[in-house]
Amino acid sequence: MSKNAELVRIFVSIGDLLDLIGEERFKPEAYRRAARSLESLGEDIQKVSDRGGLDDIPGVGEAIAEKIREYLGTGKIAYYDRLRAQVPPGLLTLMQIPGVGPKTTRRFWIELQVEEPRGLSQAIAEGRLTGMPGFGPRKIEILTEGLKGLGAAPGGAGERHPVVVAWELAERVASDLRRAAPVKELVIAGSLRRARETIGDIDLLATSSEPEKVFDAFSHLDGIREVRLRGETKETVLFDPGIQIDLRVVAPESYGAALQYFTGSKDHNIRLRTLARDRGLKINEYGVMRGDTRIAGLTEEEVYAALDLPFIPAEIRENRGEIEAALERRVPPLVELPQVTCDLHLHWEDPAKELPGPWIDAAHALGLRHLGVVLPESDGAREMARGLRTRWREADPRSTVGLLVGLERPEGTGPVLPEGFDYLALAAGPGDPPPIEPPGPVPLFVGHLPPPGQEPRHRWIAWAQREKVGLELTPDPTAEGLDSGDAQRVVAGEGRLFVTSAARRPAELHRIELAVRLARRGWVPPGAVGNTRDPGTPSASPAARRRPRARRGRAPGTRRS
DNA sequence: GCCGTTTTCGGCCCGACTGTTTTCAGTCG
Repeated sequence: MSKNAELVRIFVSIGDLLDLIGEERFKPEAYRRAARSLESLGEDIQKVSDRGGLDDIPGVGEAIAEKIREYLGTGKIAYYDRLRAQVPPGLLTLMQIPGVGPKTTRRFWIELQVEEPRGLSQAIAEGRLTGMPGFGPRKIEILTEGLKGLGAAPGGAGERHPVVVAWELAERVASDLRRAAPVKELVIAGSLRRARETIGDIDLLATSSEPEKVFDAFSHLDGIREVRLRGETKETVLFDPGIQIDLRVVAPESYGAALQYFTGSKDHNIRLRTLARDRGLKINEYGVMRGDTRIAGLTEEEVYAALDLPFIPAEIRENRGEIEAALERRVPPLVELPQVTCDLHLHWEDPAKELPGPWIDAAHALGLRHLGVVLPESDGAREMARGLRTRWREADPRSTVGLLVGLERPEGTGPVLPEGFDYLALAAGPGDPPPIEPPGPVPLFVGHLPPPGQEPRHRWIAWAQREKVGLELTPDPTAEGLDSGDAQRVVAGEGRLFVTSAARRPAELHRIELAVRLARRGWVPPGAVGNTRDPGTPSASPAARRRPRARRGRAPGTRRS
């Protein structure tokens, strides 16, 4: 586990422990807020500490910064150890039961001397909960069920899913529900709209004048495993394969306020509501209120405008400086899908059999003018590239979508482009980057980066930045490209990146939209994205493409100082 | 414990849902 993740775990634990010993509620919340901040930090906490940046992290003040430094220096936090010594560890497990929070757990501990799950089971069996104020038959039933589910619960709370999995499920469910229910708007909200790299649960927002009918339809969609909760404005269900979806339905006039609220993040909203209150306003999911008068709520733009703020793109709403930037009118323009002209990372599983037609159609639908198929280096790769071009011309005689063929070379072979290919796709690896010069204007990107938090990853990213080699940003987790935090640093260092779908089938080409959202999450402007320009422009002349200059005076494999 | 476009002290977002209650506490997001 990375140091960031370990600190998140510790601060969440400290929050729980403080709740259990009965500390006033704002202190535990402060530790949780700090944990949330670290979770979305996107940079190695050691690096932040080394450059003296801990104080800049929202929710980290003097005391918590000192505890972070203590952890980085010694691997321990004495305060945390002292708290743990005061509280039986089994109580933290009890608090994981759905519907059981700190207050309830504390009552088990103080009133029943129960310190762990087995003790609670026993207390229930002996009837010791019966007659306790607040514990009716239904509550005891829920506790019994919750105790059973305490072990490894697949699909349970806390499990996170890769954003691409959640996004494709959400799109499918949304499209099913649009057909099945009387909804006016139906959109994805929550952390999925913010394009977090991993998703806990999916939030959908609908507007309708007949919420009952919407919930009825939602309850009967394909793929539903269980309806967990249903009220007048929201319903929570568990979908296959174990992803929870929350659907909220509001009246059309509240669409903007509700979308703003349900998109989050929590800390962004708290900042916004605090700002509102300072100005004599109140924000909730139904609108912006001045006294009893609703002054905004139809659109998100209206909500921000009511606070004298420009619109803040969903992907950067993390309370990581976006509100300050908005107050000072310096939120940069972020890259948008229509600006992207090509996708340079397609896998064509079986070029001998598969037809180009569906790829061309998918490219049209997304407004892409070029598609780049990446072939792994092999003896037959050049022949395969030639065959691809011929069949592409036959399928698209008017050349509405251009075909580019890239060659993927394994780590360490260096960016020398053989005849018959348009660009190189260089795979990174556990070792060091190649000590050679990239071939001029030829697009080139690096996938398969070493895992986050490991030093070789930083070396590859630094190398690419220095050499102006484009780095790949894709939602496909198997491609091991940049994440949005990397992207933000790459752009800050004036590096360049490429958004790609890494699609294996035409139906996956739309993942480039998700790649764009991830880039936006990293505050990436259009100018920093290599494939917002057309690669077929004369700047990449055939000569430049075929004859990269090799760097002299250094043998392959030599390290750069 | 954090934080400041009234503040270095005195506040700390806001509402839905549930179970157990005759008006609310706890939990959750």
